[in-house]
Amino acid sequence: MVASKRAKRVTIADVARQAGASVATVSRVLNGVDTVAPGLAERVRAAIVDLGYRPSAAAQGLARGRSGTIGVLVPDLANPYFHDIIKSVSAVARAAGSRVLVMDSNEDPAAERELTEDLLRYADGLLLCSPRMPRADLAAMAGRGAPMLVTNRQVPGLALHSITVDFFRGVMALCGHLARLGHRRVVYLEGPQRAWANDERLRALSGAEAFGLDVVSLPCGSTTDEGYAAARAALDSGATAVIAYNDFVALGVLAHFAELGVKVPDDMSLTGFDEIDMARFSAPPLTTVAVPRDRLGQIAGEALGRIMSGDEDIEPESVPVELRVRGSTGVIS
Amino acid sequence: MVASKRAKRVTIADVARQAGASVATVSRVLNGVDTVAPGLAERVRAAIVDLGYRPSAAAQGLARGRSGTIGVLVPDLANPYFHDIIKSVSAVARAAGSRVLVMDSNEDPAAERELTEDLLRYADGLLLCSPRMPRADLAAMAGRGAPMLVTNRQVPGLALHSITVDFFRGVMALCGHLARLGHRRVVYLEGPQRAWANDERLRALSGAEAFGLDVVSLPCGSTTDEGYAAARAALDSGATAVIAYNDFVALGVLAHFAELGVKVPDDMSLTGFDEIDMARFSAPPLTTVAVPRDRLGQIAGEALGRIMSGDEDIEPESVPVELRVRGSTGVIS
DNA sequence: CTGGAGCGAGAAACCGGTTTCTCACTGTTT
DNA sequence: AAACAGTGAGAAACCGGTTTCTCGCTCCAG
Repeated sequence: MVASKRAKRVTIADVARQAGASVATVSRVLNGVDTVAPGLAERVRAAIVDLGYRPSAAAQGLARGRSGTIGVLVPDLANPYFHDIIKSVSAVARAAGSRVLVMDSNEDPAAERELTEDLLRYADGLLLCSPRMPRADLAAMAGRGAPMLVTNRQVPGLALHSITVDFFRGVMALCGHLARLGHRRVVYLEGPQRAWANDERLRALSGAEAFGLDVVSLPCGSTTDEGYAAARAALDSGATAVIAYNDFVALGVLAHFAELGVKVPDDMSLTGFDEIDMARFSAPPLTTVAVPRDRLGQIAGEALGRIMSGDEDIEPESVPVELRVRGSTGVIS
Repeated sequence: MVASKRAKRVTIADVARQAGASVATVSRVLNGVDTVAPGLAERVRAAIVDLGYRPSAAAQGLARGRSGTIGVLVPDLANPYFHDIIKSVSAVARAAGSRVLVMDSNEDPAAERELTEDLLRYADGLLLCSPRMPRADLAAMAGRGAPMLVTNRQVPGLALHSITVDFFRGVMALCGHLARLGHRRVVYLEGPQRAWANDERLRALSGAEAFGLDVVSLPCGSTTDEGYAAARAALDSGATAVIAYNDFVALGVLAHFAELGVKVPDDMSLTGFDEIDMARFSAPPLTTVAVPRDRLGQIAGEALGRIMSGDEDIEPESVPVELRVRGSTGVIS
């Protein structure tokens, strides 16, 4: 034939016709209902293969009342922090016969709300990772009654399921570590303004005087570039140790320090947070706080699964972190 | 009320009833058809807001015959190589009123095929990024007749739309650069076995003798860990320069070299590939090849859009790369 | 031999939208 | 004043599945 005709979709009716069965029977075979005679089932299967039939996701979704999709919204896909979470959630979802629809809000709180609304139309359940949207928006979303779980954000007085990381303790551990090394004055390089993770770090640091630490905060960000840019100011602060918002920032600081001839940890101690892969490979390797991201993802995925099956009794969980002491921190010289 | 009854979904019929209109009219208002009297339209809009109505994605997808979703399959979400691609494609898709369904095959060719089949049921179009699946599988997928675009893989004799990166020229540029610096013997740390990107690098390197270079290859991988592990073998190869599969591998090598007291570039030159952010911040910064990933994503997104609207005449494109000379390469001492 | 239980499989209702078809009503033309 | 084109809006068909309902048939007990 000259022009292959615009291949019309193969439907369940086509399969039924070819197999000499009804659509109901084809549906039964497809869904593993065992009340179909072996011979008929075989004919149906043959027809399916023969025609290359694949059920329409939309039609199935409509008929079944659920799409088999769970949505995951992250502020930044480029942040490895979320990769392990996405991978774990995907694994859990896959085991439950669902797939994961990942979206990226680009750190934009407005887009975040919009995407959340959109995802709610597509997905059976929703996982909001580290949402930056204002409390009111979050409240509105939670009020929609859809199965939804939030990670790394707690909103007092709002009934939403959440799984968080114990950033507070992580920062405390860092403070204790630095205090033990004899540091007295430290500088904190702040993360994104709207991030709960940043709020928690600040909250913990506000109690650092208990360790005999004097903490000053500088605005910074969450990327290597921003760390690099903030390094000089950190140096000028007169502190003997830098607590970076995360490992990326720390690596940026480290790079700039190297250029400036500042020796780590002899001249200045430096800590990160999250324990990304690269943290082990810098010179010196970073003292940081390990966040069990895959565990977080797994817990979140399972909790969301329970929420979707109607279990309202999910208790908020806070996963523990672990201090990793490496070469970037030392006694003051 | 004591128990809020399991909130049934608000449907278009509910809106119609409340507004005193027909479902057809509600649909018209929703889709901006302007043949509705202003007063009626206003009542409908009020009812929509009042009831908090959101159209079901499944029903819309079924009725419209398309889901408004495009699928993107990547081998590894944790690889920043794909972030910019995903972001660009998302942007293009969003501008066209679609959303992006991202999936991760975990570098598993079998899962890749399975996920591709699955995505085809959900999405209007499909972008396969750097697929590792065997030629036969790829042929089968292409044969399904769905709008589909492949990046970073060319399969001779197979009719599939593809956008590739000119790895070949990139490697040539590296070879020329190293040759000019006086290197004669270089070692290549190979990437993943099934990756076309690796094949292309090998193909380019097989012509490196034209530059007077003697190239030996060692199996390695694509991660920092694997680079770290391969560093010693690279050292023992007797080469004066290491061409790493990508920047991650190079950073791993660099870290191990630092531990071993091998000076870069004095004792050994080192190159990466891709230009990830971190490449600028290592000590010394990496000589690498910049791949315009966002551009690749943009081109891919637009091409896929054209394919989806029935344009069969997409010519394969190869985006150019650019050599970035930094401190990790130098003349042999 | 007959009434009823059990079971396989088709007909049809249904999921929630979009879109075509049809019609009542308006205003214009001769 | 009658015929007609134009327009707004409802009824109904349709998208492609799942699931309930129903029915005919077989098998077994009474």
